Amino acid sequence: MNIPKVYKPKTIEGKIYKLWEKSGFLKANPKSKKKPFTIIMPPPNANGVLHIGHAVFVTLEDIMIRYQRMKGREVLWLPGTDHAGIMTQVVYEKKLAKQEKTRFDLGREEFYKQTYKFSMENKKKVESQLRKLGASCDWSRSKFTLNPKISKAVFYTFKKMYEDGLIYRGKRIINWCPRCQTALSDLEVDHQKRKDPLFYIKYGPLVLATVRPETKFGDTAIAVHPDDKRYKKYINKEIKVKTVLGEVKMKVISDKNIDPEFGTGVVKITPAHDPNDFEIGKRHKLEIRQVIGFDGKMNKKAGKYVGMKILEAREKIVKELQKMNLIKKIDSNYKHNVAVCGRCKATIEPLISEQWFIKTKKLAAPAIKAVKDKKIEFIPKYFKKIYYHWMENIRDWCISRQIWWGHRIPVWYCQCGEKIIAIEKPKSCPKCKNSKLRQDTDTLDTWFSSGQWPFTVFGWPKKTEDFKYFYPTTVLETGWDILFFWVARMIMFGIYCTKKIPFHYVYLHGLVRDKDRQKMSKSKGNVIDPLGVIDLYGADALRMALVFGTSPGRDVIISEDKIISQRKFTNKIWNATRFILGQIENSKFQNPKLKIKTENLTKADKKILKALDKTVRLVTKNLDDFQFHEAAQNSYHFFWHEFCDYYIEESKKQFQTPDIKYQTSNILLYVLLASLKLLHPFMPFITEEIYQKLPLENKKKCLMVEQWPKI
RNA sequence: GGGCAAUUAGCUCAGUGGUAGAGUGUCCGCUUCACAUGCGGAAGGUCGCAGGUUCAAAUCCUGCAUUGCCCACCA
Repeated sequence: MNIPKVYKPKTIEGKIYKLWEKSGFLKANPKSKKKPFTIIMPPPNANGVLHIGHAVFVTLEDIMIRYQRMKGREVLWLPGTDHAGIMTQVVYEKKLAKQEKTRFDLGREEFYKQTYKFSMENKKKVESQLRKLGASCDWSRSKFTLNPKISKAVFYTFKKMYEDGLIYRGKRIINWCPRCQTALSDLEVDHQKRKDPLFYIKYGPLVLATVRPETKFGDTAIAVHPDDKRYKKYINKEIKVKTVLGEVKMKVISDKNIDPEFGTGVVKITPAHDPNDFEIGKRHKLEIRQVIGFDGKMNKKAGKYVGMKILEAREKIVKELQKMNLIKKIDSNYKHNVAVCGRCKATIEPLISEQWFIKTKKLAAPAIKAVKDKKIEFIPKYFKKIYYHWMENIRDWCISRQIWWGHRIPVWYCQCGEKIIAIEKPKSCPKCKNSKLRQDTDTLDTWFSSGQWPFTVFGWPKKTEDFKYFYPTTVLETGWDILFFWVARMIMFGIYCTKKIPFHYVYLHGLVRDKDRQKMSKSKGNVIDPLGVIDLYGADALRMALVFGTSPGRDVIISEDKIISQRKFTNKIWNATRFILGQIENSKFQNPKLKIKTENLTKADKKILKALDKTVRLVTKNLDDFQFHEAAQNSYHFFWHEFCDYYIEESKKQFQTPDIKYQTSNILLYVLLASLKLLHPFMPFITEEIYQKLPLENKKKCLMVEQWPKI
């Protein structure tokens, strides 16, 4: 047999993947009598290429899937892609911008059509890349979050929640991104530490501190703490305030939310432009006066400052106030947190707007209970505490977005004032029979549909065969950074929609970082491209490097060196095989296990068989406990140091004695086969390729469906 | 302000009650017929600090220090 000296993954990986795909073993069978093991893949965004973070989840999930398949479970790993609302819209708009077009040139329908086509093309690309990583998922069930069937299920939920009083429409202060031109949920907002000047401005007889003098035209009261002795005499009185637009009268109110220690203990209340002030305004029934528009510019109410951008207006107003001697002092070292758009980092403008919201408290209660009752387990456990902390303080969720790409809100309005919530467009208004209905222009937050992914993929609300057999799913594996965005929402939706938890285990992995613990980013130039790495060193080396020395929940440290060291391991496996096959070339073996006798074993024979037993136990236990890094190291150590360094070397001596030649070959092959099985979940390509070469009788079509070694 | 976690070999990290581990790096020696993407050997840690529980603590408890992250409406 002529096997090359160096393992070349490139020549075999594509071929092996085709073998798996053609074998039909990737396809799950809901009629199976076996116990199901289901993972729904976190759908990658259908707007770009896979990055190293995707390689992490593919590796971890594929390890579980391949292990359970070999253990005899009916496995389903269901792939899909996400339409990724705002993100994809931004990506496609950038594409249009290159042709000097905007989405408005195309119109809503055409824009949607083109973005859909774009997403479908990307879906294909993403899926071919997942294959390169070795993902043994069921392509026949692949889904897309914006598929019309999925949409119907999403609308069904919307309607049900509306009818149950869990969804409402209201005018609230929301996070507005002036650049993305949409409302955002609280989760989509980041906070940046920033240094801004704090202006001490004279308001009649009082002085107050603010970083946003430009919102002063929206002030509808001045507030102090009720017990603040300095200002007691002003409470509930009106004071005259000189401003850049003339003199106004303003009421001084008291509210216990005012911190007397901050600034002068006096605050201007601008209910239209500050969430805190909005709440105070509600309590005191203050007028809401909006002075900044959705374009992030001053509006008519700002008088001569109309049309100016916020910072420009601020500068001009400050100058004018200084001229009028209304600024007492400026603290230029003031540090505070500023809300920015999680995606584009533009400063968030809190604005009053009519949006759709979900009442979350009622959904959160059973979701908390499910975890407390251990129906859902987190790996690692400490994420439970983080989950509780967030869930117990959950606030209402703004689900409407002012974008075109996504599930359009299934609500129609009639001139008569009737609001119709329906899964499909109604023919006419049930009240006045008017057929001219106008659909809500907003779309749903992408997480509203992702949150229902574990069951919408099975055709829910229909109780399909797949739904009945595969749901609830077994493990949900994803990065901890989307614990609130996604995992928490899936648990809430799952219980609400299906009355069942969506999964039993939540395994969370960390962020991928480089050798110096730096985040990977294009600007830092430290990005590791998984496809480039596969091209150079093979998918097995990449996968092994990603699990080696990485425990659950912790960041994944990866470097080219680490991948190279695992490529060396693939070569080691390859050459050990080369040696073994050379020794047994002329013999035909039965399933080797049957041939191993317990008598007449040499010391080395006994030692390696014992070590193998121990390794099988360890690897199995660690895989059962989600300790993939441990399992990987157990197999690695056994194969390299116990099998290669020790037993293969001993076997060379044993081959000098004719009596034990046959037995020695047999043990070599037996241990090799067992090792391939143990390593297969981690390094599927090379192990499968070697399996295909082994001279075994009763060989299965693929190592992928071989039986896991028995303890 | 509240919370979560980390601190172990030069570096990156495992280990979580019973004589300190891996990968990588360093040093020395090997063109030994599977593999130089290799083989053999060596050096290197009072497991952040201080208490406590225990026959026994890197491991459990308490406090402290340092670092990282998350949540939160301080103008």
